[in-house]
Amino acid sequence: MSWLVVDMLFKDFIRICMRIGSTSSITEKKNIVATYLKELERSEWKPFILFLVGKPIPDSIEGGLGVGYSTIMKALKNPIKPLFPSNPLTLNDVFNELIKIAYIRGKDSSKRKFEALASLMGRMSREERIWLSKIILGELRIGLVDGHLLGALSNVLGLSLEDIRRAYLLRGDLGDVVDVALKGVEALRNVPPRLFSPIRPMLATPASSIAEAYNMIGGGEAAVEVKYDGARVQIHIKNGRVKIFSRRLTDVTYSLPDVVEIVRNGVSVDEAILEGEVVAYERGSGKPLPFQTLMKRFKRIYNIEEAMELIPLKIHLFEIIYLNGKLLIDTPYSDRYDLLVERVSEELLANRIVTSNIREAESFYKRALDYGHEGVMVKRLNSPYILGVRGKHWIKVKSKETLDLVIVGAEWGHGRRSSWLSDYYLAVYDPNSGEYLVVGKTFKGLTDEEFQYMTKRLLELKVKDEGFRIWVKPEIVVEVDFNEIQKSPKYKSGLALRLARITRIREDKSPEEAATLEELYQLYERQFEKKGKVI
DNA sequence: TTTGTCTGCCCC
DNA sequence: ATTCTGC
DNA sequence: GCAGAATGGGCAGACAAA
Repeated sequence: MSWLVVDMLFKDFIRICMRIGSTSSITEKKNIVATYLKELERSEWKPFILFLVGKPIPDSIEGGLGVGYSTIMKALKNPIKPLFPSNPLTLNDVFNELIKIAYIRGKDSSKRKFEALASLMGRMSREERIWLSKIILGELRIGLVDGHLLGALSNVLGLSLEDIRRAYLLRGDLGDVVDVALKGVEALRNVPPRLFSPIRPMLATPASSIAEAYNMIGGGEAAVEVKYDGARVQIHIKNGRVKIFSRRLTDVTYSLPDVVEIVRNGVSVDEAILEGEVVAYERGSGKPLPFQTLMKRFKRIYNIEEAMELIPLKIHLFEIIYLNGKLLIDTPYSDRYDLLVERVSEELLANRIVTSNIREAESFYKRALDYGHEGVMVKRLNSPYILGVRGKHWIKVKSKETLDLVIVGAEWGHGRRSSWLSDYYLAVYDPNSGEYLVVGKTFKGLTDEEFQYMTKRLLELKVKDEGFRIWVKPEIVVEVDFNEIQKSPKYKSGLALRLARITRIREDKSPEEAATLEELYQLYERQFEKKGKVI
């Protein structure tokens, strides 16, 4: 029988991608995937599924592929042709080569990774090279995500979607789920509960005011919780052993021994999965330190002791998802919170109130901002913990600031924005020198129509063309929202805006009326009334 | 040794 | 992370 | 109402190049 089976060729896989990309119906996409899964050897399932969602290798390979945009561009330009013509590449050929590339480490690894990639590309047609690049960059853009693949898997294997979904949410890795699902229903159901394997976190939806947030959750009583400007973490505990995962499920335990210690001392459970926000605080003043200072701690593996001294951390817990063998995702939030409070010492909990009074919620929000925090979360009391989904149970309200800035340059967009200038350099005015100094870039806030208009106007103002980027006469003023001013190692102005987005085009303002460098510096300094100094 | 470039399912 | 758009 | 696309600043680490 097996001599009749032909391994799938990479070029045929590309055809399938194109078919999936050209239909907008999700059902149809799933059907196509299911059809091919049935025809494939089991050994091909993993590459097939991973490639379809734009993953070149399984997440479980630590350190990732180590190939990005630069290396790909170089390899695309300089493919290394094989000495002898070789057979067309199969899906598994490509997958195995990519895994080999991932395991290239140490001295000259950049060069060796490049050579391996260029050799692989040398065996490919132009089309295959392009699609391989898309897979590596995770930019297939055929409208398939992990969730769709789960549906197709369930369909083909005759396993319930619920079982598959549960395993996925608890594993957090599609490749793992394929492996487990292939072992059958028993293996699938036995995946959880398992500690030290992170699960996909529940996400929040933004709102622009407390009133709007209350509206979105349907009114009534809600928890209003401080939203700290830190990094979200998931903490797994079993009999004193602690592991900490980041929001994207990276294991960050090693960098955070102080947080581990805080958890050991402040949490009394045998087994649990908790969630919270890790925040840096200034010693002495107790003010929260800026996010960029926290990041100096986050993925550090050298000089940790020293960094701990300089940048002390705290944890603010707000969730318990698992307790002593029981998953709590279907337990209502208020009950979960009770379980959390019973087991955690008070100073480790995120500050919160429960109220149906919007005035009271607003004043709590204001107080949170006064203490230098980012905002609040408004949470529906009876909501389950919905894994990996941005729903309307958790609403975030964050503070923002606004400035008028001048566009001094722009870059051509990609994909659906490829015919527009879609990424703009924003500058402040310096009356002393007459110069406009860049303080950030943004591609957010304009509608398609506005992009078209802006492209036309910017081209009229062009003073220098660098191909992918143009520089323009400073003339167009835009109103820009942003969350924070950061110290910049990149821009000459020394400052950069965090999360800048355009809110409107100020046709009524001249560039000299835009914000000045001095104003921006004053705003920057003012941030330290509430926050600790950048280290 | 120092400085620069690239990468990261990075963090936000 | 935020925003707009297509389904 | 949701998912997808298009992209921001800055950080540490791993190598490469000067």
